[in-house]
Amino acid sequence: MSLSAEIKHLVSTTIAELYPEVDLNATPISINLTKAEFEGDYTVVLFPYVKTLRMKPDVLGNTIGEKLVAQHSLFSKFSVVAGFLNLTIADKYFIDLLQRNFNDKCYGTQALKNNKVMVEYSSPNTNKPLHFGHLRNIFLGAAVSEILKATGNGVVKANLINDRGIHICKSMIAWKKTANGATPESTGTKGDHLVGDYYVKFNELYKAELAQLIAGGMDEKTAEKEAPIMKEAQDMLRLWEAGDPETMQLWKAMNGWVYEGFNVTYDKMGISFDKWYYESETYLLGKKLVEDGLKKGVLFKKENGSIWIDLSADGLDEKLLLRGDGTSVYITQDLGTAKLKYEDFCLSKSIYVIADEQNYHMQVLQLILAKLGEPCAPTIHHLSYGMVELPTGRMKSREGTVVDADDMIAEMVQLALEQTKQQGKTDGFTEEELNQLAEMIGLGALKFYLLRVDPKKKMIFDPKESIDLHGFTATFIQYAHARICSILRKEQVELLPSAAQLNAAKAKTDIHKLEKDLLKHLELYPTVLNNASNELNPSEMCNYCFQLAQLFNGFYAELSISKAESEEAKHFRLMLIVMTALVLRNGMKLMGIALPEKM
RNA sequence: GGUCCGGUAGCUCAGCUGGAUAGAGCGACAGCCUUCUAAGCUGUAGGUCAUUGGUUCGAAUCCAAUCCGGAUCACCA
Repeated sequence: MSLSAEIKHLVSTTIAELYPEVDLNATPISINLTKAEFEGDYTVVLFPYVKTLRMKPDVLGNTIGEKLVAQHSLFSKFSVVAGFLNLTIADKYFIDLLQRNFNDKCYGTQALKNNKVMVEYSSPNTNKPLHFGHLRNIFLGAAVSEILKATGNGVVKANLINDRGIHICKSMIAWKKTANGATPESTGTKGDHLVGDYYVKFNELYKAELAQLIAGGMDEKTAEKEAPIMKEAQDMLRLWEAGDPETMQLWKAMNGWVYEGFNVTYDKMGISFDKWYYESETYLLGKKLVEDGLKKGVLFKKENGSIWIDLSADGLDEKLLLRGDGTSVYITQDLGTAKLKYEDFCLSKSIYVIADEQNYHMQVLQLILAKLGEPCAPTIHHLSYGMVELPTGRMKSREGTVVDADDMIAEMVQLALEQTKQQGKTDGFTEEELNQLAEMIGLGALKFYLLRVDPKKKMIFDPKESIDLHGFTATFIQYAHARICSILRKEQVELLPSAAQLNAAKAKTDIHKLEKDLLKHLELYPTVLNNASNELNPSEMCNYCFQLAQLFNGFYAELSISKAESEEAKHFRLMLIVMTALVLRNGMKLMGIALPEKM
């Protein structure tokens, strides 16, 4: 049980004993961390009970406080200020906490549940390379997966590759027309970038044709439909659906290039998946669901043969599920894929990491599945996140206005390398070690930058301003960790201290305020992890780790460890920083960020 | 127009299951390295928590309305 839960329990019991007339269900105890300017650790708000009991707040507070301190060794003293009962936690609690957990690698993690949660993220199109906006999706999905694992869930990390459709045909057409057989090998270009270049090329050609048609007197709408290159792309899509051998061959080749490129990027970022779905294999799945729905009377057919669902009773519109010619639309595939995922893994929860522009789509998807009576419906959860935009607006691959993911990673690593060299603290490092460190710092900064903000908030990223390595950053946390490791090296502390050291630390009775602040924060880790898991929000963990590093830095500046005032204090502090380093490592690992021992 | 999301310091963001004088980082200014890593620490300046009204002993937090910004509402994906 967490400290605050324990306090809540003890206070509730005490109030119930003293004042049975108080209805604690109607007005539950409210416990907060005591504000820094007052003495104490946790505060009970008394106002809700003052009225019903018709007592003065200070009398009530003193009565409760006296009983608590007399009966429970958890509390060492109390004070009442206005309507607030400030409780001081006995040092022994924190000494025990440290003793129990300082080297527990599983501190805060929860026992394995017997469930399966799928987290689908990344899910790229195969017509262009990954950009900065995709990174937010990828890091979010990966972090949420790790957080769910740490809280005992069986997690399946899934990637649904959008490998078919008009967009890939556009790249294919442009390649056929202009590439002269260029391949990643022949050009020395990373496969995903090569294909992306032809996607941009397609749009250039398309625009030129549009301009010509419009100059010839055609209106814009017609021109968009009549442009020859667009017709070619649509013809190619038909050929693909018919399984035309030549088209399939080119499609496979170009997708293969893209996958090679993606895998390089995923590897670089430390991202992996347990299950890959390909839209080319799933895009026909939803049709049967739609046919069944029609039989059940949940759906209806219009004169032209198209099939719809009426969601107006739910405040939404009529939604098309199957075209008049019997072909699928976007949501048809998603219906089928949702069912497939559910049946593949017996999922208790299916999380979709998808940008908030698709909120409506996801809402409709879930509603339709529910109306069809599909058991997967209640398992679906849309983890919606805000898009990353440039100061000039949205990133658009076809316009070429994107910050490329590979470039961004390379830039951050380069920046980290320069600054590391400038610091001049890595003298004994080999070239290899230096590069590893730069990757840890550069990639860590990037991940943290994208994860530290509440997912639902939109972000604006200015490529002209490089991501900082000071302040609220991964670097700050990495640095605190390196400092701890430096002390531990110097003091030659093994991870498990000797019995003598343990006893020495136990003998310490008085805890300095800075030590206590650190311990109080360490105590919160399991609660924060649990919250981050419930909310699917890694930013809470980012904030927590940053605050912990901040508290450590304050402690470090004020209190010496190797020159502590006594042996007891020294061993106590060594244990304290061992635990701090452990929690920092575990917390940051959830975000895929490693902490160096030296930097 | 309907629905959804956001609006907190110059900038980027915490805080939002109601609690004490609204917190960090960046930027600005002033200090701190013969003592464990200064990628750090300490301090100063900087706020009508978009606006108005309501609920309450108490509102950045809950409710309503308004204003601003964004997303979305295709036989596109």
